[in-house]
Amino acid sequence: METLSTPLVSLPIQANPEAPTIKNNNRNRLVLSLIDRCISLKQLKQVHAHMLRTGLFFDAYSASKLFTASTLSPFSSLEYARKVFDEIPEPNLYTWNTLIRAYSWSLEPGESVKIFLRMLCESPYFPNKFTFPFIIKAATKLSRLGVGQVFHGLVVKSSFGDDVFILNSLIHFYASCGNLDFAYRVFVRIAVKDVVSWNSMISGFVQGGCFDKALELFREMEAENFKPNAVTMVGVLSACTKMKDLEFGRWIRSYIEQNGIKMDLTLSNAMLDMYVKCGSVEDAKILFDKMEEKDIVSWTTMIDGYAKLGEYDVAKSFLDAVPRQETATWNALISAYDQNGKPQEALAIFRQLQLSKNANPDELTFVSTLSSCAQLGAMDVGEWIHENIKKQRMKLNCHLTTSLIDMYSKCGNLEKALDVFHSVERRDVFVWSSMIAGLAMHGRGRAAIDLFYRMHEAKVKPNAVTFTNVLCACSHSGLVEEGRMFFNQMEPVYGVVPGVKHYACMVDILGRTGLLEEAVEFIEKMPITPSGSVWGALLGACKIHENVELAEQACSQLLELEPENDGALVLLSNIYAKTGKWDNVSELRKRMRVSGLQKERGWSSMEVNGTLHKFLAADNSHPLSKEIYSKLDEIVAKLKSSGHVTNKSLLLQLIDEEDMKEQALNLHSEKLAIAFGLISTSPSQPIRIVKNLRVCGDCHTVAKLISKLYNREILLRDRYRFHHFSGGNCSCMDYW
DNA sequence: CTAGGGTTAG
Repeated sequence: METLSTPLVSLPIQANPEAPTIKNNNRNRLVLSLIDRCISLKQLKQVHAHMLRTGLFFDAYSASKLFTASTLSPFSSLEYARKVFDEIPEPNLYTWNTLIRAYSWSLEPGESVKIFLRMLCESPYFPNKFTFPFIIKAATKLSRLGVGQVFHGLVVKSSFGDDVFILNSLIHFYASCGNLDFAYRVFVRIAVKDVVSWNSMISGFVQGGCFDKALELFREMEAENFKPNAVTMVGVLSACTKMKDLEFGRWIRSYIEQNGIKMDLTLSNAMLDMYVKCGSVEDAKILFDKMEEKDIVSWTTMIDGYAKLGEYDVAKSFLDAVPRQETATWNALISAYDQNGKPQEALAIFRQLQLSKNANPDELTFVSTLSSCAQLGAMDVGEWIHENIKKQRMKLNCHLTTSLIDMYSKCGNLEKALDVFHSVERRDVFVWSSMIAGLAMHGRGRAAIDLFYRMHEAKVKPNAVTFTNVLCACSHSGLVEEGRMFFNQMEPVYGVVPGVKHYACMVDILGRTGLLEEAVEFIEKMPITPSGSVWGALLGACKIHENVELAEQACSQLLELEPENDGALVLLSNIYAKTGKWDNVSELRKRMRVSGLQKERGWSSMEVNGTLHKFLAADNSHPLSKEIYSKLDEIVAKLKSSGHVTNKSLLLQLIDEEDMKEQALNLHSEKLAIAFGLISTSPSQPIRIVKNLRVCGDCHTVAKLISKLYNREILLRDRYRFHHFSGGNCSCMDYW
């Protein structure tokens, strides 16, 4: 092949009138044909330079050909394309369109719109039928309803109102902005619909969650004798997937066969996904084995399918078998572990990914692994991931920001969470909400509320999650009035209909302060059926305020909804113990023993230099067990001499945090962890502990005293919130 | 020489 490094013969800039025209000139044709054969930006630039030298670049057709190549070739950059464009003296309409298209595909679709406006101002051209699909695509990517509507108006005014290509892009635009109504209006007004019109509308309905409407349209399409194609079937299948209707999915399979629709790769993948999501990995496996062509999506779908079933070995074997391991396949396994409560396994896979040479972690990997760190309270690992993100110069999008804030908050480092929050430019509703949640779990209710107002000032609309977090903040800080106010304002002021979680929060807020009657009234007035969590909140309040009668009612309501909820009976028996009703306690215990009810075992964990140490109650499996217990003895002695008396009534309770047989309060897992923390970390470091259940009263008191006696900050995360112990006090102000 | 619709992971 010709190489471009050998200089081509230069041409005179102005050909004389008798000479062949630029286009017909053989040498010029050769130069233009070289454009398509460039395999690197360097080569393209050489052709560009040559064309400038010979003057060929100043021929509109030739320049646009070079320009098109610069926008389309995989090695090129938009930056370069833009420079080429700016050199073209008088770009023609084709060239303008090409630039608009290039940006509509890019990460900055907004540029498309800007260039379109520039074209209107600077060029003598009007948009043609090709221009509109490009700018509508840009509006779609921007998800800006208003922008698209302006274009729609222009379409009508420029009398392109019956161009099916343009109208189809408008259907897609309106549907992806969530405005199915407008999309449908465009659809019905198309005089001569083609298959793309139907497909756009069907998949629009599916994406908008209107599965029935999508299927109805599919039937209508059939009734009008329109032949569906593979894309139609992908839409119908994805509706079926969302409805989890395996029978219907199987019907679609036979429909496809009967109608001779070709199962292309995407359709096969959609079918795989349908089988997996509708609960038949078996069918998926059969199809997968039959597929001649497979891509990353096929493999990922299978990995995800097995991992979600808990068949991690099979999932792992699929991961190992992927011909070209890409990040997405790893992510499928990592996120499956993370979401199924196996954060340590997720991090183990992450470590393997880092060692593998075939793939690099991406944004999604980080989101999943940060969530695992948050679950575990593994801050060293989390920080290390944060460093990795920085090293890769990865830009923090809102998703990643949210994950980082969540990780730092749940690992007890609220300051770092705030640092991340303040450092980013873009904050969507999830970023704000996660920061509010972080402040809430650390007992900084006022700050959480302040942040809510700042979010409002920033014109970010709160959603249901935001309100759950705000109400949580009120609950953790005992802000009854504020809680009531937010709850009452939710719907009328912010347009968020209270869900069952919000009701549960309110019951918690009222109940905790002792407003038990009001809480009961509140439950009775609920317009939706109270869930277990609502009764659970009431039961918890009954424990604090020692209301046996109400506790019994709440407990039976709770067990009716959630018969397997062991915590309810444990809580009730503790209320009996606290109020001295020992007969009831033993009766309950018997009942629990008979039904084989076992409570979750309590554990506490602590991370030291990236390694997680986990303790059960009375645990002596740790290598440093001896040292830990002698430290514990020292602590007990110190506490005694400082006047601390173990609350005997607590000893007799069936402590909900620990196993029945291990009632010895001094052997609670959090105490072991604290003792371990004292001997394994430097005095300047806070001791960070994560506990799976709620901290018990005695441990809470002891932790406060230790923080004073040893002058140590202790950060304990329990099931509900954080406790910052320092100088003999706790951030929860004993309100938890 | 340019155009519209589709599958996975949070």
